[in-house]
Amino acid sequence: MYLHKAPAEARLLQAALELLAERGYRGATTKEVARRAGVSEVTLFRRFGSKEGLFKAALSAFVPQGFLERLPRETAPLEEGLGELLAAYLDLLEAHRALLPKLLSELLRHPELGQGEALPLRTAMGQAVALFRAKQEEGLLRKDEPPEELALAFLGPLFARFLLGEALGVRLPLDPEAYVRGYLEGRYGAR
Amino acid sequence: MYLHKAPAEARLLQAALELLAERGYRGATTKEVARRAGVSEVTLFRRFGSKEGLFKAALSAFVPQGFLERLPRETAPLEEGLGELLAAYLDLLEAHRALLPKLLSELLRHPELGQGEALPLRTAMGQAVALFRAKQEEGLLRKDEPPEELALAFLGPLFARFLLGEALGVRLPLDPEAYVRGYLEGRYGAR
DNA sequence: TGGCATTGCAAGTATGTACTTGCATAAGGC
DNA sequence: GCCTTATGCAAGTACATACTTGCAATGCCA
Repeated sequence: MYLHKAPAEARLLQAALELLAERGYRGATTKEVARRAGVSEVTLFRRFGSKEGLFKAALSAFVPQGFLERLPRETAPLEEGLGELLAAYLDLLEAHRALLPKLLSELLRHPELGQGEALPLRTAMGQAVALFRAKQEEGLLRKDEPPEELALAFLGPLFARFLLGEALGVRLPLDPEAYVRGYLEGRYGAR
Repeated sequence: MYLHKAPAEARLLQAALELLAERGYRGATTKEVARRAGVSEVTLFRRFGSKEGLFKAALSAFVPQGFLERLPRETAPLEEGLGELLAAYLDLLEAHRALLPKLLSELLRHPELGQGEALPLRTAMGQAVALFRAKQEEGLLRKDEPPEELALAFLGPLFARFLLGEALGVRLPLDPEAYVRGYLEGRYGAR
C-alpha cells in the first residue's frame, strides 16, 4: 500500500473543513483548499471527484474515529446508557467547538452537503434512537412519544446550550450526571 | 423629477436584503436580485455601481425611516431616555426578525459590507453612547466605565435575547419597564 | 530492477458572474 | 413638442473558478 495516501487525503479534508467554516461553501475555492493542504489542486479532484464530493467527505469524516463504536448498545442499562451517550456527544462538541456553529450554518444553507452516503452524525443519531426505542420496549420510558422525540428531547438542549455558549463567547459548565437525572425526572423521561 | 425612480430602487434594495439572508453575499447574484426586483440587471448597475455598492446600500437602508430621529436626545431624563432607546431598538428587531440573524452572520463574514459611509446602525449606536455619556456627566450613572461599555451593557442583553429566541424558534416576551429598572439597579447602572 | 500507485506541473476547457456598451422606448417636466 | 431621465434589451468583455488532460517524477513493493 502506498503510505503517502493517508496524509494528503486527511490534510485535504481538514483544510476543507476549516475553509468551509471561514468562508462558507461558495467562498471556499478548491484552489485555496489545495494550497492550505499543501497539495496540488489536481490531487484534490483525483481523490474526491468534485468540490461537492470533497466537502461531503469532509463533513462525514469530521466525526472522530471510534465515535460510533463508543455509543452505547441497546442492551446498556438506562442510566448508564444515557450517560455514555451524553459523554460521547460532549466530547464531539468539545473537539469541534470553534468550527461547529459555522459548519451548521453552512449545512442549513446547503442541505445537499448533508446528503453524504453515511453522514456519521446521521448514523449516530440512529443509534441513539435505537437506544431510546429499546428502553421504551423495556417499559423504562414512556411509550406515547416516538423514540426520535425522546432522543431529541435528550440531545436538543445539549446542542442549544453549546451553540448559545459559542454565540455569546461563554463556557457553560455542565454536570453530566445532573443532566441525565434532570432528563429522567422531566416530562419526556417520565415513564 | 422622475416619479418612477423610487420604486425600482426600493425593490432592488429589498430583494438584495432577502437574497443576502437566503444565500449569503457570494451566493446572491446580481442577476437574481434584479429578477426578484422585477428590474433589468443593467438598471441595478446604473443605480448602485457595483454589487458591493448595492449590498452596502441595502444594509444601510434597512433601518426604517425615522429611526434615527426617534432616538432620545441627551437632554432626555434618564429613565425615559432609556425607555425610548429600548423601544426604538425593539421595534427595529421586530421589523427584521426573520432576516437579522443571517444578515449579522454575513456581516461577520464580509466586514466590508458594514463599512458603508453612514451605516445607520453605527450612527444609532453613536447616539446611544452620547446619551449615556451625558447621564454620566450629570452624575446619574457611574463614571468608572466608558460610555460605550454602558451602552453595550444596556443593549447587549437585548440582542442576545433576540438572537437566542430566533435560533431556538421561540418568542421571549420582554417587559420594557422591567428591563430598564433591572439595568438601573444592576452593576453597570449603579452610580 | 521492474511495475504500480500517487503526486506535481503546465496547459487547457467550460461556465458562471460581475460589469459594460449601444440603441430604442417610455414617462414626465417645461 | 422637446429635453431629460429612467428603463429595457441584446450583445459583449473580463475574470474567477470548477474541472480535465498529458506527461514526468517519485516512493514503494515484489
